[in-house]
Amino acid sequence: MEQHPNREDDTKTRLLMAAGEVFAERGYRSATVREICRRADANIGAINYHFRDKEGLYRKVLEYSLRLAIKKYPPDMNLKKGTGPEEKLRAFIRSFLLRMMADGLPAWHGKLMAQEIANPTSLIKQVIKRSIRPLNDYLEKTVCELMEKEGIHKKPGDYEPFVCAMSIIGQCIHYFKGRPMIQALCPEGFDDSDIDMLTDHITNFSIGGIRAVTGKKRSPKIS
Amino acid sequence: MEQHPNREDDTKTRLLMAAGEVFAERGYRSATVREICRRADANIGAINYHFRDKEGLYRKVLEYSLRLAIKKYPPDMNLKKGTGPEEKLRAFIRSFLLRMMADGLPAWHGKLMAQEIANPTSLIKQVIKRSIRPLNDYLEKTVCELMEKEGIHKKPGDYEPFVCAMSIIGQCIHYFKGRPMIQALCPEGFDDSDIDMLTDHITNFSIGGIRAVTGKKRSPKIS
Amino acid sequence: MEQHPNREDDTKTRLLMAAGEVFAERGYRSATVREICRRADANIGAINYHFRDKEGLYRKVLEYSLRLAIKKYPPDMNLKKGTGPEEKLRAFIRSFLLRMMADGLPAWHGKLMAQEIANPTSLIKQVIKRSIRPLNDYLEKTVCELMEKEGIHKKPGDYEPFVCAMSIIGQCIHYFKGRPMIQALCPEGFDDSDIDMLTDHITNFSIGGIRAVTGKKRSPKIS
Amino acid sequence: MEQHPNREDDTKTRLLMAAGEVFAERGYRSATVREICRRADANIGAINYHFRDKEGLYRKVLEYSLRLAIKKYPPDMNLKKGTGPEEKLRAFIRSFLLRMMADGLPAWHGKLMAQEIANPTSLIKQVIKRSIRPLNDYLEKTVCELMEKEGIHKKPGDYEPFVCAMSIIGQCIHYFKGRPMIQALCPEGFDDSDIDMLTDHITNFSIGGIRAVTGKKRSPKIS
DNA sequence: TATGAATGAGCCTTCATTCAT
DNA sequence: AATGAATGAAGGCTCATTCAT
Repeated sequence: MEQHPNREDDTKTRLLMAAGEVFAERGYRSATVREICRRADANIGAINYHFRDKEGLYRKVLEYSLRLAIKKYPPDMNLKKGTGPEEKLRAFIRSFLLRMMADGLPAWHGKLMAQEIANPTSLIKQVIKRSIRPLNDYLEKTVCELMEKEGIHKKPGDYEPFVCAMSIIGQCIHYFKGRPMIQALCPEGFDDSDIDMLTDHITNFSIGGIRAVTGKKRSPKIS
Repeated sequence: MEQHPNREDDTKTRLLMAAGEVFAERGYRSATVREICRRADANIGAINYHFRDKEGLYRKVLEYSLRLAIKKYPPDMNLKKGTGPEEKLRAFIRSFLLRMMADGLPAWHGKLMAQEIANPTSLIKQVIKRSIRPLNDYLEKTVCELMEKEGIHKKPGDYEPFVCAMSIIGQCIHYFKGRPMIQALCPEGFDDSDIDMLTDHITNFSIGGIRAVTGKKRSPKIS
Repeated sequence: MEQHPNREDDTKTRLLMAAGEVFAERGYRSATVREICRRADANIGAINYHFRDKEGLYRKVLEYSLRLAIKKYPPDMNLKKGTGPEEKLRAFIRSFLLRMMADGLPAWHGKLMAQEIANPTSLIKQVIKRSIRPLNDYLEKTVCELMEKEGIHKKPGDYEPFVCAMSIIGQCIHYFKGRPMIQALCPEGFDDSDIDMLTDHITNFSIGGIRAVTGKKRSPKIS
Repeated sequence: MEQHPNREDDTKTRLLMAAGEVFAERGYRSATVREICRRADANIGAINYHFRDKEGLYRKVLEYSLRLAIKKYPPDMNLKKGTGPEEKLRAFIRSFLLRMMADGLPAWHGKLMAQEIANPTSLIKQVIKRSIRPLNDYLEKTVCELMEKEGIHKKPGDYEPFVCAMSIIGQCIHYFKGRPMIQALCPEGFDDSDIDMLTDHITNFSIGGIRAVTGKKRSPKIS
């Protein structure tokens, strides 16, 4: 297997990579197998041979993506034990943004997720189960830790941590999916490739948001 | 009713309404002219006759939508002068969510915007100019007013108000576009049709976020 | 509707006729929509427009065929009341052969049935219900009348009339489906277009067969 | 078993057997080389290697089938000399039905013939020459012997024995090819796997038919 | 003004075949 | 001798668009 590294599975791998690109750019429906084959410099029949059909190819792309993305951008960014929840949140957001915006190779992991979220296919359930739910669980846990510091006891699955997690994820996704809009609104002053600034902003904004939500709950009489 | 009612306008209007529905549900690409004609109970050739082609129809739908949406859901929800920025923000968020989630007729204004943001067409620039930028400007202004209360002077177009506005809009859109994902993650406990709860959450979260961002900027050490 | 007879439904009718021909020659699977469109001098998209898809076209062809065939070649060949069962059998066989072998227009009624019997599609049940079963019922009834004359009381559905009917139908179909074989076996001496001779033979052979089967049943001791 | 068994022949033979099965089940056109290779557990390229192409494989399958079938199901079923024509006919019919319906291995000889008869390929002539004509000649001879007993002198190739043979073969084939139709017409009461009952029926029916045809010719009035 | 039949490019898929190894 | 990846023609189907009436 390993004897001829970039030779034996060449076409299959090229198809996988090209498909990842195209699916990430256009979504499952709008992507065409012809475009994928063109980019992979492969014959149109190769998809049938290696992956049975378009859906089989997409399935493999997702699997590959799910497996690699977690490895490359783990939600905790390989933080050491004992790190505070603020840093964990920052690491999570940075990881989430990197997954979606990275332009390195393969760069389409997060874009695929975002496409699935915006226009779900029949594989959305698997994507949720294997990628989104674990991420969300981790995020909710971190949110709970932040709430804990405010003196509020919540556990993942409760209403407050859930909606806070959604608010955080919503911000991250918006900076990816809304890129054309954002750049049109602010053509000169905003460089969405500056992941660090974005990470800072979303982190600060969200920590403040969590505190506010918690505060409201904790002591409605004071305010 | 009479022998010759305003028949011409009738078909044209019916096409416009049906197209709005379908484009809002499926997006420009996935929408088919046949489906639109079927819902409008109109001839397939009518699109060519009245609107030249699919894009022409879409253009008119957007124009109609842009004109009406501002009237029906003004960003300030017709607040009286002198209302505080918190209430203005709440009204804006509520208005934004209603635009996207309303099921009344015509209910597709906000959905169309969301579709354009998620999958932009060549008309995105016009949409931004005529609908999104005014909304965004209003939102940034409100954010600035909130910052003002924290003792920070910012004006619309500055970095901080801009990213805060994006964070707010991102949350709102996510609750619409991510609906399938949200319901998969939390099948029983979350009812996204409860606009009021959602408005409360996003408002509180965002006010907290704005304050945090402001505080960080003002005096990262003292606070 | 009737104002412009061979104009309004021209393409649709031409498609129907061409499809009838091709389906009759090649069977459902082997027939191609492109060949049908070529013969009908119609565009490839016309099938989608008029009949939705290949199956829809086939369905209409079968319906048309079933409706017309019975009218043109009624099983009893419009015999007058009181005709003896021998003549009814002869008329039935002649009608069956004509349905399959007629070269006039439209000539493919019986060929379609034979194709369905040899290579059934998902519509076989409808074909059986609307065409084959009524024919078979009539044939069994006639067989019973012939048995009655031999002093044996049987009713349609009993084993003996059923297998006799199958033997009769089997002969008829064989002279159609086996035509290439028959002509190869007997290239000079057999003209399968001579329906009359064939009718005579199958009728006589089958009447003798029915008598033999009846006789066997009636008095096994004598023989 | 050994290190290098007759491996070459093995794959070739397995391909031959698998092809026989698939061609018998589906016919030449509908059979796919992939299905054949799958069943033979052979490489897709093996067909090209051993048989040049699909037609070459089919040719070899037919040859093999023709050679074996006569040996396994001789038309006279290995009757001893001097057996009467009735028993010879019964043996022939039983042999013919077994060839088509047998499920043992290799069970596809007769099915292949029936497929060729129903949907002839370019090899039909060879099939007729080497398999069908000998069978038909034997059958016609037997028919002549039966006619002889009625006092009529006919020889194979004459019109009457020929059409009688066709009537007999037509019945047999119909019970194979028409199986779906027959079972649809008589879902509970007919078990076409009961070769003995079927043999009895077709034999009796055909003997009666031959007598009738003979009688008609000899003296239509007296009988 | 309005219709709806007709068009043809383009999509996904299947299949027998080829060829370097 | 045998493999299996790669090819490309052909299949059915969808869709926006056109045009005679």
